[in-house]
Amino acid sequence: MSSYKHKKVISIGTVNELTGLSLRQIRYYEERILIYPERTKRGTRKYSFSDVETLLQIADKREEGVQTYEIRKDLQSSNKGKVMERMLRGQLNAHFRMNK
Amino acid sequence: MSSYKHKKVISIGTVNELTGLSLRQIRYYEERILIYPERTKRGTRKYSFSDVETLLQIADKREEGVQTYEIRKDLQSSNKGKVMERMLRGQLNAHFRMNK
DNA sequence: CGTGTAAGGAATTCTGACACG
DNA sequence: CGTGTAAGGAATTCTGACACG
Repeated sequence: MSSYKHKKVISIGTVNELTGLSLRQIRYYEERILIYPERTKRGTRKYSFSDVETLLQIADKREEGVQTYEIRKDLQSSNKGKVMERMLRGQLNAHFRMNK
Repeated sequence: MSSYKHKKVISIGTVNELTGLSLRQIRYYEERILIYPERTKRGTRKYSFSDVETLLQIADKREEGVQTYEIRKDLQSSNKGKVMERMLRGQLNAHFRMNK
């Protein structure tokens, strides 16, 4: 759950190299609540590999002309999908434990 | 193989927070060839989660009073172990493929 | 040997704003 | 709406060196 993929350790300049997005764009997508970087005590943003993946998805959508508002909805529903999946898996595990 | 664990994206300040080691120590262990950060075009060091794990091991050894030279040998032999393991696994896979 | 520190320079990141459209 | 840019300040990182032991 709290694996390397989700640890916030990448600075914005590196995210720029990884995604090809400008610093302005990366900050703007945060402003539009599409990503959630953490802040160090000093205030610099830190991103996870998961954030980088999301940014890559955002870049694709933007190229198709999709607006940030729509992209946010898409991201949220795909997240809802993951949560549902996790809940179902939990139910399944409980079921099989009972019949083990 | 080239997963998130081995991608060099963490700057030295973040490694310091993750490991508790001083910048001086982190740089010194590189000088002693215990870790291998990459460099950006500008020259700043970038570390992977794998490097962070190695640094944690180094810190433990150092507390026991082990010298960097000895630690390097330990790290190399444990790496040799991993390589051997990978080779064996390759052999096993080949074997079972033949008898599938 | 391993680590601290002061030194000076170069690149990074931050915010708020103006611009274009 | 989405993105570029110039602006000024603050913190980061780098290297080579002196210090202690």
